Amino acid sequence: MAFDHDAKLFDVLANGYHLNTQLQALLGGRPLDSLGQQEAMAFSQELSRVFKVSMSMLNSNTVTRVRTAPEIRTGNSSGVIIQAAKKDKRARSDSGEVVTPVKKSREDGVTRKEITASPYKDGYEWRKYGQKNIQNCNFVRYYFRCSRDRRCEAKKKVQQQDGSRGQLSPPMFEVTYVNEHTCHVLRAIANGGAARMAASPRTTNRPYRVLGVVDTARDDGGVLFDDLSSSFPRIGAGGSAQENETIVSCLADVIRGAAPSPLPSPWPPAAEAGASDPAAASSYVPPPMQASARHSASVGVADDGGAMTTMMIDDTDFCWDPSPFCAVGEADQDQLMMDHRDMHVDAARLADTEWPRHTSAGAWR
DNA sequence: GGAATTTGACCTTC
DNA sequence: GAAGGTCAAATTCC
Repeated sequence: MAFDHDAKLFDVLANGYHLNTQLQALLGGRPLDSLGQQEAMAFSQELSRVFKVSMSMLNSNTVTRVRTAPEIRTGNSSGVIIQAAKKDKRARSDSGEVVTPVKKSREDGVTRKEITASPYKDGYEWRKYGQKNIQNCNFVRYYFRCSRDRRCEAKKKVQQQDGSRGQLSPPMFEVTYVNEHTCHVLRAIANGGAARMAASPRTTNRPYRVLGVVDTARDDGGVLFDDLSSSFPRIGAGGSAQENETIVSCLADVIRGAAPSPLPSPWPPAAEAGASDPAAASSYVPPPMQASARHSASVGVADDGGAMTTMMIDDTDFCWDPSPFCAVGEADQDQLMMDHRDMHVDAARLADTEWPRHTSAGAWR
């Protein structure tokens, strides 16, 4: 996987080198007329895109994802046992016996570890239920569980890493996710949408997948990248909906050669801003959108000369208005619009999560 | 007043 | 018995 990523990055940079060679040839040949200036500008813009895409690809490698356990659930899940009465303030049965849920193993279910400087940007709502001083660690460990649905078994632990409070580098956190989210399934069932989800399986982690980027202005058909999910692990391999959406949007901007557009999604800047100003985050209103019933769609980006660069996206259920590339399926439109709206509301709520914050005195509390 | 967080006590595992 | 994980009453916040 890493090799594949490096190979694609090399291809992008090689393309940039080739473009620069052509630009040098153009500039070194003859005095530029208006047509030559346009060509030079086109090369320059293409080079900018190469740099931006390369930086994006490098940036996508900053997060390490490690699956620490095979997808095998362990532990007894059969229910409760009745123990001899001890001094315990916890719930008792009608007969007075102490009823204690059977503890599962320490890491029951699937776990996933992630080293990140922003442990709160994962697209889910979490409720803190405990914290613990850990031996040989300078920082306490925080325990969270999914607050979207009480029945959802997803949990996460957040542990700031020792030595990550340097002056120059941001604090790094190890986030351990335990159990998969079931809240979206529960919600779908509650909404009567089980059939729809079965017909179009989609997890909240992966609403769509970038299949590739095609530059139709190129003579060779212009495939710049294919299957970016391998090049951008966070797109295809479990990144949050907000992250994915932002990456797709930024890529569209990169391809268009423009500066990144202001927040199609609240991630990441709004989440950061929301930590200090939750009101601003919660007041964010998504722009109008169109829903698509297709399972694949394209985000088209027109270049100056009318050439078209197209980002191929799989499993895309929606896109932003006024893109003409989304066919609107009326059947699912209402539900999809609700889903999309929920996504933004969720992100805004996420910004309210209480996390250790950096004070002006340079300390964390 | 309800929801979220804090925190000490308790439970399980090693 | 130590350490990590969870519970739930008390407290705080909105």
